[in-house]
Amino acid sequence: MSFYVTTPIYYVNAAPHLGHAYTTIAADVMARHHRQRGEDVFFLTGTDEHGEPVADAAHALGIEPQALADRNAERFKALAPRLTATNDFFIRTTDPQHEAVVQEVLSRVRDNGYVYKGTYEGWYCPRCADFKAENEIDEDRLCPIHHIELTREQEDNYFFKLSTFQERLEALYEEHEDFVVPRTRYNEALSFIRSGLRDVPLTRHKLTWGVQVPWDHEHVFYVWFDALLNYYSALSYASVPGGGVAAGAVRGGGGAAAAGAGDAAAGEQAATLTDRMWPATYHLIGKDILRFHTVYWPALLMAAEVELPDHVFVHGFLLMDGEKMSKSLGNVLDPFEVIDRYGPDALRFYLLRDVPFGQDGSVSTASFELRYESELANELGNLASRSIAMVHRYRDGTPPAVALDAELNDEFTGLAREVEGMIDRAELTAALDVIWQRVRRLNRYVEERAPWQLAKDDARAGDLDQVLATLIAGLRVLAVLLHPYLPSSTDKLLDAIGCQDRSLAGARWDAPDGLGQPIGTLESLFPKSA
RNA sequence: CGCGGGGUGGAGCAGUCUGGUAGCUCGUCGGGCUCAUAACCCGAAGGUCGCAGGUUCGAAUCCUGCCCCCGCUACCA
Repeated sequence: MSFYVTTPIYYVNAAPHLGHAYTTIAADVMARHHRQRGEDVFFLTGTDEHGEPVADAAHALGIEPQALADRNAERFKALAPRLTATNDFFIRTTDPQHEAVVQEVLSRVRDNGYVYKGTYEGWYCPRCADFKAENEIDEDRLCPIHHIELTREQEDNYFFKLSTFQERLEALYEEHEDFVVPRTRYNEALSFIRSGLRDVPLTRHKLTWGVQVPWDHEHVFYVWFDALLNYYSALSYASVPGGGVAAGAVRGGGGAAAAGAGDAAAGEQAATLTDRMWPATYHLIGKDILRFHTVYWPALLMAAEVELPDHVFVHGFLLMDGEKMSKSLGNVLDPFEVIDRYGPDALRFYLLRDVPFGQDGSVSTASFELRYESELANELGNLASRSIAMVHRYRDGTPPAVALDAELNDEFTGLAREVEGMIDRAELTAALDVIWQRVRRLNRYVEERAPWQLAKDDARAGDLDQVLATLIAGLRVLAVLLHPYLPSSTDKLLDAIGCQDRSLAGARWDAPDGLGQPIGTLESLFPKSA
């Protein structure tokens, strides 16, 4: 069983911001969860470095585009570790190996008869030396950047026969109703397809900052075709941590030995990453790049005779007080500041908890602080703190190895399974919510049983044993399930209660881990003095 | 008639497909507890479910019309 998740490749024209962090965090949660299941996981992110805006920005700075790309790519590369994201590779579209794959695949598209030479006509800005998209021009036909008049110009370039794929795309959508998720995005994409597809330019003539077209060196590929192919090209040359591409390297223990082929591949370094991972399981994208991923991308793969990805998941925008975040408005929640002050877990939690994954949502420092205090510190942090303290206080640091309170069976036994199903559907907020209901349940359980009362009565020692064991077991289940969301703090918590197993097996309600052995102490997981 | 979403107590949302006492979190007010990061738990107040019609014993939920908000409408990524 393999699981391959991607973020978009981030455009190096601007600096990393909260939106980039959001997608990377979401992809990381999915990747970590699937690793907990013992699956063969690959998590890709990277940078998109070609195209006019980068060239422009570089020239404005008086440097070469590659120099600017090098500089900014480093900043994006540094983002993932700050978020404790565990990407397996970082692709750059200026990697020569990527460029070679782009040339190879798009040549095949041409050989298959889906490329022709045509003329593009549009509004052109002489200062930008490029055409402008219709939706970036207002009525007065001025360049949005230079505010000078645009002229009507033509350019000879190569076109991709997108229109040819109209019916095949409609069939794809009909047969795979979860190709695009959530449903509303599926509807949007399908309705765009049904409205009639036109052929689109595949190359640019007047630009030079891009991947050269192998059959006509005066052209470069239009950035999107170059960019989209990263998901496929990366697998052909990614270096996997631990060296080589040994198929068994990433496999967790306890594999159910389901796939005989997988086992065979593990023996020799037979299977390539592409064999193992393609097609991608999930492409995570923002809604702004919907069309490219839900229409162009599958059509391109069809044209190249490459298998299609399973799902494109479209998340929403993070809004600041209902407005789109923008630097010019100065309403940006800076991910780096949040991490410096509260740590990566707090940011990861907040974004996936407060904004329903798949919808637009507002973020603010006020709501961040509220979530941090009331949920991370008061509910989870304090639950861990009070539970562990009682074990020390009443049982000398060793949670009794006794049967758990049946009262909580229903709410904890099937929880892991429920979470798995939700994460399979990329319902990251919903999964977090069902877990959090159990965090609250445990706090209520403490009140119901009032261990401090039981402790006063020797005759009820057995009841107290059970309550303490139940609390530790509950914490273990929750910590394992929360591990993808809160990797650092759940590590601390699981270490404190003596649980080594981070796999989903550790989320079994009746697992014996953590009981009957001395536990450690735990500093505040989410200190409020921050 | 371009397409796709949305309008539910002060705020943010679920419920609408498969009509049947309007639910959750935050906030407000009151109470309880003392294991704990002054944390936790319980209770209460608060809603013409955008508007107007219709179907039905019964509509947030189905039908019709209207109003308002957001995104998309093809080469910035």
